Amino acid sequence: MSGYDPKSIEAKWQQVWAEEKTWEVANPGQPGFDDSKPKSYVLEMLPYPSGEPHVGHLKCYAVGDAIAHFRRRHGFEVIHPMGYDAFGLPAENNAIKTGEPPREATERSIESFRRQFREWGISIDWSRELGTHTPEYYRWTQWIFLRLFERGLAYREEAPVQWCPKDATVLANEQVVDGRCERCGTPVEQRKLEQWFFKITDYAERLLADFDLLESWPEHVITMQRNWIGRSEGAEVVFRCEELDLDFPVFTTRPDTLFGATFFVLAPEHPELERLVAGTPAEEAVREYVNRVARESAEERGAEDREKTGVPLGRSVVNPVNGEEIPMFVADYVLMEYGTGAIMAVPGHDTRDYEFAKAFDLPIRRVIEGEDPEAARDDEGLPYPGDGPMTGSGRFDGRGNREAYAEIVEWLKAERRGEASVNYRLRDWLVSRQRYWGAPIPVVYCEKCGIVPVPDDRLPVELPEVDDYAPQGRSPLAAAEEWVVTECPKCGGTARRETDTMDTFVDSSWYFIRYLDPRNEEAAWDKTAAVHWLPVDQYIGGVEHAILHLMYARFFTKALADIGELSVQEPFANLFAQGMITRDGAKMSKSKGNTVSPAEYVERYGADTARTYVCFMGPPERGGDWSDEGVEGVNRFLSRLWRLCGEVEGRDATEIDAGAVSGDARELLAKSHWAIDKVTRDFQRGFQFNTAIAAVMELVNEAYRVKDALYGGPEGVAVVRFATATAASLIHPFAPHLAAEVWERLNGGRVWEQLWPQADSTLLSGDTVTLVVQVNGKLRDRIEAAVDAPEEELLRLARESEKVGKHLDGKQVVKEIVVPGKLVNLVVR
RNA sequence: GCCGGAGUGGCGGAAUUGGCAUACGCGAUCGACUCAAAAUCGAUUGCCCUUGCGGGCUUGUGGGUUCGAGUCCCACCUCCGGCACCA
Repeated sequence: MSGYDPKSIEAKWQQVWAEEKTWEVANPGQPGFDDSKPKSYVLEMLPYPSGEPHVGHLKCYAVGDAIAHFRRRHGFEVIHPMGYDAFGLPAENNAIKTGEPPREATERSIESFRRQFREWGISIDWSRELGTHTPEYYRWTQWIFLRLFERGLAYREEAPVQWCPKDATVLANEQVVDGRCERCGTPVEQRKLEQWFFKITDYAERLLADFDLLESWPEHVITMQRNWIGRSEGAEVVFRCEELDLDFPVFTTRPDTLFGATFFVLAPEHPELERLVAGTPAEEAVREYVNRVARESAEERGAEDREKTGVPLGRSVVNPVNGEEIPMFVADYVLMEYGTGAIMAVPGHDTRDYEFAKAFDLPIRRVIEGEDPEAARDDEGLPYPGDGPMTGSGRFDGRGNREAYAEIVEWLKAERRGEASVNYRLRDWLVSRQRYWGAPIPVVYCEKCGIVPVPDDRLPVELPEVDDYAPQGRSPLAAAEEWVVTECPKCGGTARRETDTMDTFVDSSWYFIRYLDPRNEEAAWDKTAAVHWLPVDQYIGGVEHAILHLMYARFFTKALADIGELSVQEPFANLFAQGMITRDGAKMSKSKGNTVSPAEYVERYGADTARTYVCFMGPPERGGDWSDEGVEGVNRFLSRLWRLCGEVEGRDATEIDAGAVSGDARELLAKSHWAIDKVTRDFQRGFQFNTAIAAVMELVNEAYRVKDALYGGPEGVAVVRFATATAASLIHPFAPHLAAEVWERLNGGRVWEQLWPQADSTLLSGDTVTLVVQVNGKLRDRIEAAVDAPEEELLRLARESEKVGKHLDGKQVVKEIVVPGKLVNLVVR
């Protein structure tokens, strides 16, 4: 047996797994379905195929594969599929630049991903592979769109949208980061367009409530989603403009400050603005202001420390609680998208209103007393956002604002001037994209019938071929005139197809269901298969998808459950969010030139080394900095294991009689069982792979320490052999090829078919233990004692110690603490 | 500003229930093997004082609880991530 040669070992086992289709599993009712085993659905987020896989992919699939192997070896029937999120902008931008059709670049990239996943030895059920860009897949994406449309969950509306001038497309709110396009960084503009939306806001409450149904999700991911949904409780209060006979409802979380409202502000996009100022002296100034705001980017408008601007309307509304007339303004710090697009301004108790009042010299009124009674008398300490007794609020004076809150809301309701209300930050999901490389929206526009959904039996609406992928403010699909012009499914007349495509987040919101029945041509999935496999038991992916993808998939699952197509409310019972790998402390990027190519390391050290390294770098949920020396360290460890196998393979060994072994043999045997126990617990304790791998390293180190002595007799050889096979078995989830080879050589058979080893508890602890002796809490000596030695015995041993004695001299022991199995602490004075 | 997470050797990190701080890996130093180098194997490696024996100090800072604190409590500092004119 020669040196560790990962290339030949890995090729050998990859061939076995491919030929024997080792990782394929059958659905209920299909031949080969094993109903004796409990199921486990282990899933990593599907990759977006662009170029080659990077280290982030390696980490994600290495982590997921370790979990899949661990579950299989605990007797689970594990479904572990793979696919490609293949629609999207990069392939299309490449097409615009080079003229290469997006399909070709995408297919080439998929081929590269597929080949590398095989070279990494990831245990994938390839029979379930899918690509979201194939008509066989997006047919059903369109089918789901139609189901949502039927339920009123997909609707079309003219709306101000975020428009990226560079990509010439509309973006979802979620894809706008700091006022810029998430993809290309161009400042985003506002436009008004007819767009398709999904009514995710209908599900806001359930998306919040059903966090309770999840088994284990990282707390910070739940928090991020909760903040994103942004639930606020408050009241809707109606302010009336008598002159024009118009009611203006506002949403406020602070109805207790109603008496402090001294002015009233509308968003620049407010639909009633025109009516309020038409033909008045304010008209021109207001129009100018509104136009100026409209030209500004979201970034400019949302800028920090921005001065408050606005224009008075020359109109007033009446405050319902005290009948006071307060002046109206338009100002860009009020957003049309949130609440009602209008606010009551309470400068005494709201920072933004305060700044506006200062800028426009408006009255500021205190209606809640602060903690400092001195400050309560004048403007000092304002704006005051906290709680306290009410003041200047008529009959509510003196009451705590929190107590009076409900009463005020009740009073408003009785007066029909308002009611309790809940608002969400969450907006409906804008899914229209004026782009080519996506799933066409399955709708036609007929002059007679209006919006007509394409009937199910005419799906898929296939993407036509086009010559020019560059968008010009409309979808490139619009240029395919012979495709656009079609017949109305309802009346048979001439109709035009929708030329927008769907956001790719739609494709990835249901792929985990399609895996369960990927070749079904009659339905999106077989319900029996879905009932059997769902939910995903363990989902693994980057934390960058903590909000969007995960929330969209949750929304789809709930909507599909409501429609009767699914029987689960939550798609992912357990979520593991991996941290990002950096290089030299910085995020990897091609422009920085600090990328790490997994293929290069697989070529040089083998897939087992690359996989084990990314799991060893640190806790997988945290990020880590890539280190070439670290990779070599892991490679050294695997080589040591390999050499151990070679040494022990050719030597005669007996059976192990666990009761009879002693000395070094006993220690190595005990270390083996300690490692089994440690690795098992690290897996169960949130995938602490770095410490699990460290434990196997310790086992191999221990074997090296004692092996030469143990090679003297067949019993000793047997123990080294056992330790080596155990190390192989424990490292198998991370280094499956090497583990398979070592196991086959030493024990015969296949390591992945072995049940996970169980630690022999009698070997986990010896007859004696080492205890620490402290004097005043400081470590002074160690003593050996029988496991079951009584406390008096331990104290006697401690006092007898020479080293301890020095610290007791001339002092009085005032207290003795004995923790059996751990320590003795003598307190002296 | 709000909401999360984290601060431990030269570096990545470990410490499971309040009980041996620094496991494992990297790096470094020394030795064995070698004509030599690489590879490999072995030893040492938190800091300070000490020839040695030994002693003192140490988990971002300052307090506290406790026989005993990296771990619990209070106050603060720094870094990272998310959200942000959301009424």
